[in-house]
Amino acid sequence: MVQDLLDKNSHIPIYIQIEEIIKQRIYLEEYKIGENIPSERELSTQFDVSRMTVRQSITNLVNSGLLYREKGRGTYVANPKLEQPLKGLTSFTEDMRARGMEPSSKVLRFEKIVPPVDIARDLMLEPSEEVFFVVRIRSADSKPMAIERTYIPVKIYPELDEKKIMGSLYALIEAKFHQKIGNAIQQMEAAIVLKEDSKFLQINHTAPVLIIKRTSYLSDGIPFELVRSTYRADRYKFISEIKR
Amino acid sequence: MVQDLLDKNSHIPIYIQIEEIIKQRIYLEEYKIGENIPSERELSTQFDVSRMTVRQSITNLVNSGLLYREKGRGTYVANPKLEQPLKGLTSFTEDMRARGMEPSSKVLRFEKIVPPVDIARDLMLEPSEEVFFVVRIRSADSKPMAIERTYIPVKIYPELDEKKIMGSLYALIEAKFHQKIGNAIQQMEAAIVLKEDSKFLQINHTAPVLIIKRTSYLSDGIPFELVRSTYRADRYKFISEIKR
DNA sequence: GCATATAATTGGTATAGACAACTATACCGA
DNA sequence: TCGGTATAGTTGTCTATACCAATTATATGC
Repeated sequence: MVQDLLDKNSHIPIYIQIEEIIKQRIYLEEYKIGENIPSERELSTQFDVSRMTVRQSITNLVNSGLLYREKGRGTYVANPKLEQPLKGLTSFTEDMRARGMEPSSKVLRFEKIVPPVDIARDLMLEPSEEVFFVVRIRSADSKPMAIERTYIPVKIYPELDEKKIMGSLYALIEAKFHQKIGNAIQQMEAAIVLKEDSKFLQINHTAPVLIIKRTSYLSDGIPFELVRSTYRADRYKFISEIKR
Repeated sequence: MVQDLLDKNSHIPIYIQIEEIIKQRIYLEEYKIGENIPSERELSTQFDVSRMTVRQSITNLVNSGLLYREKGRGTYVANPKLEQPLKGLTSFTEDMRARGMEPSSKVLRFEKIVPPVDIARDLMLEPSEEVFFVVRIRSADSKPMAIERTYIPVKIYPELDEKKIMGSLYALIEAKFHQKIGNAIQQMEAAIVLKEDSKFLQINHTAPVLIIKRTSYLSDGIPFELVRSTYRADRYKFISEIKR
């Protein structure tokens, strides 16, 4: 019995504590890559919890790709991926920091407008409803990386101003609605840079760019933000993970 | 009691049957968008199963984004997204059909080679290990859409030949190993087309292209395929979903 | 009429046990 | 040697129950 590792009176659920312990054991190579970890029944006696609780922990680790199960055989430690993609929704700031660069930002425009029809449709707005329109130059290590155009429905966050936009919009939104931020749909395409953008990005006016259009939704499916970013192709690759 | 909807002696697990029924009820607008579905306890008496079984169904539907839960309040039907991205790993064939176009393909090269070092590293191969190297022109509605270069370790599928590659590689692999195919890591970038590719894609030699490099893994984390695709930027957008 | 306490309802966590489906191994008999 | 069978161990599914935590509805008191 090694159940001293668990604090059953903690406010942290037991199944989360067990997840952490298993991750730790994989990291310490107590459980080796390609080999099987102890069976669910054995772990449940080790931790002195029910098998279903252990199952919940393992299910989460399987969903995150760290383990995989084979019926009738056991549960195994998966091979780690070479390059870990960014998980889930991240801001430009987080993205650049994860790449080891120092992000900075400059607001070119901040105003209230009636959006083009295609933007209004994507944000599920009536044609006359207003949005905040923000244009920013995004730099990494003081060199321009992207130009970013953001549309946020005024009705979602009427108090928004040029100062608030500097911080984390996601945190603001999550605090205002008690809902969490759900998911996003992203469109990616290649193009030649627009002439007006080329001078801000400091690239030739025939240079290629990666255009990413992202619509973000609250967990009830209401869209709250549309961002259209134009990245310098010579400085930016987008990395993502696809699950089957 | 409406439990006649369930076949408890079916080989299909009950929680999957319940998932299907709930999806059906959402589609029939018996459960409306934004409104709450019956509580877990009520559903468990409706179907005459335990609450934990209903919970398993609902958990899966929450993970797929169809429902969302709020503690103390209930479980709600989420807003559907405007454009559904392709779920999970898909082949060029599936991708094009989903876009309403008819895919075709032409093999330009099929040979066994020792891969460049960067490819070998991505596929976790020793420097001298061989791979199958396949170059294909991928067309949609008879117009060239992309040029695709695929690397498959010989040791993964030694019997591979030019005929087998025409069908579904994924199905072949899943049959050979009893493992399922796991996930993939994808890199996306914009560039100007290579001169040698421009004539196959029938575009100007200064045209932009979208380059997608994808490494696919078995569920134990072993890579089995690396594909580098060059898409015409004027004909192709990549759409994906990001979960928080 | 309005605040405040209380009860009821909801999803979140956890238990203990049962049987099914599948895999690997050992064993036996032809 | 080959092939079937028994057995033990694994994950997969499902039940019935219990208590906790967050929210909402209701009753109570001023």
